[in-house]
Amino acid sequence: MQEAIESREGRGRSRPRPASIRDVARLAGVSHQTVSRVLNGHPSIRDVTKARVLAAMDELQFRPSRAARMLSMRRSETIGVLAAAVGSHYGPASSVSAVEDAARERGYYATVAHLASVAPGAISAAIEDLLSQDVEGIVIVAPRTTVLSRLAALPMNVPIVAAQGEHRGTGGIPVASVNQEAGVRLLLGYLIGQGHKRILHVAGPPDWNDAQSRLRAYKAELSAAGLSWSPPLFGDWTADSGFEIGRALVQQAGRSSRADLPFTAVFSSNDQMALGLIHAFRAAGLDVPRDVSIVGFDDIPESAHFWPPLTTVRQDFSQLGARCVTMLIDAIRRLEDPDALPAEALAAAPVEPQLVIRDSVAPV
Amino acid sequence: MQEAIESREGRGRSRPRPASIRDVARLAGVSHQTVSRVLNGHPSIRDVTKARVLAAMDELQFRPSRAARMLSMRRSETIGVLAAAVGSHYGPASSVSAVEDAARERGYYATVAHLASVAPGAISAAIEDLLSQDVEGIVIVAPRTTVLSRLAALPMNVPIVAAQGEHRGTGGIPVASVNQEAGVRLLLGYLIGQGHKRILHVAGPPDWNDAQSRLRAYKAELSAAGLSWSPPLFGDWTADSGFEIGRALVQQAGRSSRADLPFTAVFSSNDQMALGLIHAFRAAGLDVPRDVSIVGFDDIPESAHFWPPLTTVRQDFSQLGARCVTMLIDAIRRLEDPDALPAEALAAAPVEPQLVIRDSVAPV
DNA sequence: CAGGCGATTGTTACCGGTAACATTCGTCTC
DNA sequence: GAGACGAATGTTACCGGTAACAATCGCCTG
Repeated sequence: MQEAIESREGRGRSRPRPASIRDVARLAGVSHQTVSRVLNGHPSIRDVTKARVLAAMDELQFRPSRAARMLSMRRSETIGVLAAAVGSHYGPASSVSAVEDAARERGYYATVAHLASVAPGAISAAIEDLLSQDVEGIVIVAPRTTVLSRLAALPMNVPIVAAQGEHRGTGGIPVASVNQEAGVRLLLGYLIGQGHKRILHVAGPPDWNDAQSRLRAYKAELSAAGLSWSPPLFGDWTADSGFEIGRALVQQAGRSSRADLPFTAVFSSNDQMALGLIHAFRAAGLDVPRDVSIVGFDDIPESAHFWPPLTTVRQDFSQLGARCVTMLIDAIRRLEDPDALPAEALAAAPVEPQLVIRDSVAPV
Repeated sequence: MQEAIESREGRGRSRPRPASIRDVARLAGVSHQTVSRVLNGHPSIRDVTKARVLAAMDELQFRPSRAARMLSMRRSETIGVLAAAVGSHYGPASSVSAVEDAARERGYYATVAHLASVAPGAISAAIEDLLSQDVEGIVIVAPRTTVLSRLAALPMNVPIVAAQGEHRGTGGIPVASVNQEAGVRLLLGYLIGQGHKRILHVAGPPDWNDAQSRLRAYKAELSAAGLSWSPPLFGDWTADSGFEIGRALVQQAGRSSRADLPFTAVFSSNDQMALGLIHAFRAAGLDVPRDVSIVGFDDIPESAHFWPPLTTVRQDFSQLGARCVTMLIDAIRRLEDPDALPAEALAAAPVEPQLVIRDSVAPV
């Protein structure tokens, strides 16, 4: 026995070839197909047979080869994730993890491609990379209009779903999203309720869908409330950019006294930029919220400990990720069997955000 | 033509089978092996032939099947990443991305398994998941002693490398790391240089390798400087936990005046907890850095905009990730050909961290 | 008791690549 | 001009699973 094993494993040089179902079959005294049946839980297998096969598998430390399964089933059971500039962004990063987890839960593997730039070359390279892994579908995270429109132009024969984007203008790519309008409404409603009338908006980069929705909602809400809105300032989501914008703001207001500021509150498109803004204001001798009120968006785990703790809106990214995966898998199923599911699954209800009131807003 | 394509694609029901190398071969009038050669850049192919094959590939929109390649080469060209509790942790999350990118650069695919808990079951399930994908090696990110020691006990026949852990006590798993001792020395040296003598340490969870190294280095540095150290307080890396600890600290000091505090500075094991500490101190009427100085670790992008901007130490996670991948791939190569590479690659020099001085420390 | 049927198992082919070896052909050498 | 050799290409087998169909067996039905 000892000897047999040693000789099977060879000595040193070449690694032992892992056991295949035929090896198991031989040891169990059945056909390889029977082994395959045991593997897949086929109903018509006698218990004794199954037990023998299982024992053989165990003895040989059998592990099915994914490659072989993929090849013969012509399915990879893998979905791809295209992540744009996830590095320092809390939301997108959370969404990616959520997608990975949700996929695993649904029996799929997930593989992610990071996008360093939005150059057409980089995008198609990333897609190419995913496709070369035979992914059955792709989830786009952190959608920017640039990415989405370029994607729509690419020849693709697998289903695609975007996380957190506009329903319009995505070139027909289905989208799962957190309700941005509702989030903005919550924030602005609160601000207005506290008496604020001149509310500035620091937006995210114009080509990000989220930034666009929030900006649009900002305008719409203020208009609806009979207030006027000022042209937004654009940051790049980082605290650094928020800081720069804040500095420019106080500089251009001249003296750093509350009366000089042409606004009483600023709505930042995410929490990090809000942090930068607060920093800039305070550095200029202004107090938040006494002199300026600030609200953010996302509710990153640190927001509660900003100074002052930030009033913001919470997005449930894991729910978002799960929803994307559901939609994508439905789409994949529909490819196999066109009338398997009602197409209305495409119009998933948006995830609802939640207002988190802390101390960065003062009544006016 | 039109017709031919339509009939090849069928109508509705069954998707067209993607072209294989034999389809390409037929169209180009060569053998499938010749197509394979073109695919792999074999030298002995006439230019005309190659051109014909390429044209055929293009016309059929040929894309090689990864599954088939994996199966026949018996290699997946994939490395796995085991990520523990990456969700809200900046460092681990950055490392994971870095590993993915580095892997891709080196021609490997990467697939990550998230660990929700450190229960033995969860760990082996995650490993099982990776192994079932035929990964050729595994990178462990965010190593905790719990995970590492349990891992060492698991039967595994692929190489493993851990990111950011202790070299000792990892059960022989090779480790790439940022030099934690150096980071702590930088920080503490600076603090001591500013005249601080009573320096408190808020540590990360005791079972995290990083937390352990920093704690150990904290004790060593202070002792070396002839100062005494107090028993550390343990947080869980979150700003929330830093806040709680800070609150307990001021409460137990009684009156909130500088004189009552048994320390003049606190060294937090990461930036988030430092943020929570600052929050707690300020909420108690203490000023940072006038009443207490604080330093963090990591240099997350937001640290520069904390109030006050945080003095901390920067870790280069992308370099760390790249180093892990290099080590892992070397190990994989060594498996194929035992004397391909010198084993000294195992002892990669640690990545050196960098002190970032901002405004959270005042001289005493 | 023949035919039928369901449960259980085996046989053979196939998925789409790569590896190893065979073949063909032109050219160079002696 | 025959043999050698290298370049270019073809043939066949194999990787480790699954699918489709066949075969065997026991028992039920008419």
